[in-house]
Amino acid sequence: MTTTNPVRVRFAPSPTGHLHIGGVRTALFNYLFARHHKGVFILRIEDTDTSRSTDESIHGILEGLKWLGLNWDEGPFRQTDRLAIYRTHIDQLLAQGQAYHCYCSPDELDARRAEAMAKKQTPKYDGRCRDRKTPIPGRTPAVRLKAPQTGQTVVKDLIRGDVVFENSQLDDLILLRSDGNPTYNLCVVVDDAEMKISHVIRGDDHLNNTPRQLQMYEAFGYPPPQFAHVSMILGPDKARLSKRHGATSTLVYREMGYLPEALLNYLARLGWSSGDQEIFSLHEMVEKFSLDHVNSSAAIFNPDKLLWLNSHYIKTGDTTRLALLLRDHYLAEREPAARSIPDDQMIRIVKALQERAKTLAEMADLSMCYVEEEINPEPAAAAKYLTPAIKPALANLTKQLSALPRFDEPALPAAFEAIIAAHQLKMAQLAQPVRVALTGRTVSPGIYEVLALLGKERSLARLKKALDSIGG
RNA sequence: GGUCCCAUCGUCUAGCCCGGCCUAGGACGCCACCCUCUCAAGGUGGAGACACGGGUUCGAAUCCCGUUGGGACCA
Repeated sequence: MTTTNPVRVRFAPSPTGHLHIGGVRTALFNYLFARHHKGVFILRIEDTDTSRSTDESIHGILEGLKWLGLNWDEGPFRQTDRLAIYRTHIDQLLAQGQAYHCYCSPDELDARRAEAMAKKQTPKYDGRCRDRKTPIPGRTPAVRLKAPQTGQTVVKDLIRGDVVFENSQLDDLILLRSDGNPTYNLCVVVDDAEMKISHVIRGDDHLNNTPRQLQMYEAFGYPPPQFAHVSMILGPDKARLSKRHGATSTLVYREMGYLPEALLNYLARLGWSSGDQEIFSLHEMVEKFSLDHVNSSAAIFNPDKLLWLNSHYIKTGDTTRLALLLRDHYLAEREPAARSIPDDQMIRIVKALQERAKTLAEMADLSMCYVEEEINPEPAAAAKYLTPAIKPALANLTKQLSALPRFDEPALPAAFEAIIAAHQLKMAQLAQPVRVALTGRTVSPGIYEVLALLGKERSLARLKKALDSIGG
């Protein structure tokens, strides 16, 4: 890249809903580009659509970005704080004769567009107010850009190459609605120019707006930024990712027990690559990120791969950090008393479970039997394994275990070996009943690990309770 | 409907710009086997793609054209 100007990029979400997965990827690419080039990452809230924008959404966006660690350097700016600036710019164009009042109502325009489409013509504004000299009484006009009608406008896109638009196909864009609100396109151009944005990295859905925006830069006399349009994220049905495809809200992924680094890693690899590498720390992404390797085709969101990445980060994550997250967020929500579990016990639980749980929410489920004082075995598991046939061996084992001076992992196998030898059992025939007695389930970490985790007292209590339940 | 974008295993992708090293590589998922006290994890192996049709060329996944399919935008 031969840019001599400092790199300044922005993420500019509309606060009309939660922070969407697709939005996060756009934010991430901007963030990575900024950090890679030692530039500035700006957050701007595009809230001019006051009927749909909410403060709740803004909070959600900020919280989501913070959770992911996508820290911004300037902002958040809000477009509703900048209305006067847009007004000034519109007035400037009006004064220069590069914009004009249009008295057509939205209804009329809709009707004409429908008619054009029915007649298979380009549904383009017909320019009937373009040279109007006098106002129409009783009507509040909108303001339109007087765009060039001949020639071409070329978007030099960093991802897609040159995209050529015939000016004759582009109509005169509305800058100010008749209700007094500036339009998206106007605000974006004014803000990007005023904020000295060097690279606009945004969704593919804005590619068609870009030539019109370029015309506005021209009209204002601003140098345009460089553009990079990233393709959309699609659902499994290849339609644009939306709520009906399941979770699309970033914060919901946090609730489901995903780690920020997993989500970031997944989203980075969706559309961007660096050879065959799959696992990237945020630091590595910053180091290696380049728009050159951003794919131009749309990508389908694949929850399985995200889940795999999450399990990878759980397996390899720092156990102390995971332990505190697990206890204070996911466990505390289920069982408030969990807050008082000592750190070192939490760390042991994490170590036992981190190769088995793909999310922290799942880990919370799996850890409940080590958190609660007493458990009730699943009926099916108890029926299958806590049988009269195994009772003698189980009773014998309990006796042996209770006699153990030490109750740590190295001390336990000898007791098991003695019992299976004495009762002519296979290890599985003894371990499974013990597992059910201790955890209530047929699935758990290694049996010695479980015993050590529960400690002597709770282990023996659960074994005795199981023994009693068998009867006879 | 117009305009614009896109097209390699089911999915994410490498390769494409600068044709031959591609009998197309990796990852997720799937299947099998190994390991094993259960479940995972881990290990080994397997099935699986250049949308189609023309061209250019000694040679095309790679360049060109068309078709088909998908997507986006049009206060």
